[in-house]
Amino acid sequence: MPELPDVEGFRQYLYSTSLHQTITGVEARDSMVLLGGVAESDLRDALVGGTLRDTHRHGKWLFADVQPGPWLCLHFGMTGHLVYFKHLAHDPEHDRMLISFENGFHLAYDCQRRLGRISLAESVEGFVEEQDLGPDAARVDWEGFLKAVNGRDAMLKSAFLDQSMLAGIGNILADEINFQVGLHPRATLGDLDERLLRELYDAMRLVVEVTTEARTAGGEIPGDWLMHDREESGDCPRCEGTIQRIIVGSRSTYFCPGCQGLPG
DNA sequence: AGTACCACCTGACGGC
DNA sequence: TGCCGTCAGGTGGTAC
Repeated sequence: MPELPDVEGFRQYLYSTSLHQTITGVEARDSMVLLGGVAESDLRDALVGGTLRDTHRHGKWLFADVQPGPWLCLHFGMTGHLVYFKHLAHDPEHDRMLISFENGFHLAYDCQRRLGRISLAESVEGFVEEQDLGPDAARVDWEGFLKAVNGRDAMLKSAFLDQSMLAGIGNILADEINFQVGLHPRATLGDLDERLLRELYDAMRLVVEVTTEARTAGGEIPGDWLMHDREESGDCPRCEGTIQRIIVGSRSTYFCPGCQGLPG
């Protein structure tokens, strides 16, 4: 599930539930989700006795500042999420890591498909660099965007999914951005002049902003956005056309042939 | 550099 | 009912 807006939702959730409480226990129930040689004992050493002081998000990674200690780094794969609860009877089914607090509550990292990852880092900046993440899609400015796409010539769909170019965009948002800007998902960055790049940037910022608002603040997704009709043979919300499903960069891609053309 | 393909996982769904 | 292929908003490695 999680793209940038979902992870931002998890960040706010963690922020509002789990800060400033002494951690009394950590259990990693599944070593598969641990990244980069981190062991359960490392997590325990890093967290137990400390508190979570602050949160940060970069792309699809969520960070919690352990005081004293390193940053806890969480990636949610396709099915991860957080659950804060009191009674163990509410422990979610695919709990891969459980943090327990002095107040008797617990924070579970639940991840059905085990595609998420948990790690530790001395600094967010260092971790972002180590993971080769591009600038965060919700914060990057126009200059930063130009720099990120500079020298690249991938198909738009592939480019947006490349976290080393820009961090946070996933499959659904990539399709939505291309729909909003009216460009075919197989158009390449090299096809675009600066005017179209600017339109692409504006569409990207709009899509990230609106979907994040919808996810975290009860905002609404406009009715004429693709994500409502993102299915094969669906009706295009903006023209009389039919939504098509194709494979681009090995990923399912939905678009409207009527609204989205190749430039030039 | 970019792309295709495979792999890592679990579970839901449709067809036979 | 069971089996099988396909699909799902994640990423990483490898070969061309």
